Amino acid sequence: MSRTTRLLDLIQLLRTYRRPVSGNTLAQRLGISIRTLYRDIATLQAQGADIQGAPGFGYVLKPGFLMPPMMLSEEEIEALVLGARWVAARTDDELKDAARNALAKIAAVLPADLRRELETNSLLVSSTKRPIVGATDLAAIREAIRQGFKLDIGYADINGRSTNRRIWPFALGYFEETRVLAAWCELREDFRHFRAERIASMIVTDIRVPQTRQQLLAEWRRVHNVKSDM
Amino acid sequence: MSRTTRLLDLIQLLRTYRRPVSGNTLAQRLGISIRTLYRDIATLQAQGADIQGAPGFGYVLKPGFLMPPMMLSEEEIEALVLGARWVAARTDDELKDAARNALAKIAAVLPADLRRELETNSLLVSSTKRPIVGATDLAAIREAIRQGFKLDIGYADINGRSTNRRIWPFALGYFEETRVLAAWCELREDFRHFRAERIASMIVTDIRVPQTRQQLLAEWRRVHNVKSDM
DNA sequence: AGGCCTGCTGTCAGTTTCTGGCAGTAGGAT
DNA sequence: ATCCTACTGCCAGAAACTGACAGCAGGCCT
Repeated sequence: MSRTTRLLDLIQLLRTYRRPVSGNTLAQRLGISIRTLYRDIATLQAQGADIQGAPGFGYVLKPGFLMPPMMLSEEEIEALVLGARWVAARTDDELKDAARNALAKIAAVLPADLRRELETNSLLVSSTKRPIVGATDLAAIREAIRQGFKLDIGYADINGRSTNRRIWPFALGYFEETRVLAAWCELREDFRHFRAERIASMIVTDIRVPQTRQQLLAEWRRVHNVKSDM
Repeated sequence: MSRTTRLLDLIQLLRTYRRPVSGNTLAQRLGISIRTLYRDIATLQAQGADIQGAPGFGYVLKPGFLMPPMMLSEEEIEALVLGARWVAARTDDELKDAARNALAKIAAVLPADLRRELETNSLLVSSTKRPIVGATDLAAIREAIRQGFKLDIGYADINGRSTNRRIWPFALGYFEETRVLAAWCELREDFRHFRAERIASMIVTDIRVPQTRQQLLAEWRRVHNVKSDM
């Protein structure tokens, strides 16, 4: 096994631990000495991995992923950059920050001529008109989907009447003018789509959705016969 | 100098040559032996670099860039993926392919659990309603901008009258409903914005724009007092 | 304070990988 | 055929890596 492969394996292994893990455990899992493990940790940290460690405590990896060397064409970079610009211009603040950070990281490793191209890129995204989402906290929705928690929402239907719903959210649809939450609705006992601007109130419960997001998504797709891009 | 650094330097060096360059020249530029140069070429090819070489001919690198190891958070990956989905759903075919290829490359290096997350991502982009661009070839526009060639267009104004314009394109704006080309117009001797769906005809000339894209963009921004995201 | 559990760094002998030089093969263009 | 070039295997020497060891240090608990 090459060292490069082993570094990748170490970072993936670290990702599986939710609690601090000792260097000894990691070394045994990888079949290397503790001294080499210390060296590998130092190398990964030098490559930007946010790994915390303290005596008597163990190692914790801040969530992330190490992208190995990858060859991208200039158009692929352009597509990623344009897409990140769109995310930065037209989604919630959390995703906006993530997109900006990703762009900054990419820019930091580009050679000077490509970086200049990036900074003076000819593909611009309009941010003057924002989609209508009301007061809905989209980041909280994304987090609830990711964690698998039910939401309690007050929802105004097309006639303005408000109902309380307990829903199992599993996907967020990005349309030009709005954002649509796809969820299983306990009140209606069926899949429903909720426009963000009509969500009058929302509480993230600590009740777990009984199915995985993937199961809900697959069933919803089967029922709606929709393609993978919605 | 570590080997990793040298591989990066080699690929950047290759990018500066527009014609085939001999292995000997590359080796001398990098201060390594020809034998090591061959090994490095083989390693880069194994990493996905599209480097063509033939006896008596030299090396040519198909345009691209080698991203070095990079640590990305899960949200940064999510932002890039969502953005790439948007590009794939709502831009021209060429960018669409580029976005898809980039996604495929990212997916190929993700560990199984993250790849599954990517494939069942909860953030979906609608592609049911396309922006109105008429018959305009956006990829050709992007290429003309990149290469710095003037365009001859037939343009219908807001009253339906058509005029012929010779323009210096420098940016393409992505709005929800349309695409807007920002260019210097020789007829009006000023900056103008052209909506894609009103471009009745377009010919890419072989006449070079006398200013760089960056100069035009900077001046346009100064005149319009617009921010970097349009 | 001491003990336990842990992370960290330097050193050095042994191991592994890399490099350069050389020899030989091969291809494209003239 | 000649010239210019890419390619691969081999091998001695150089460079990098590994594991074992020693010593230092910190957090927590008794």
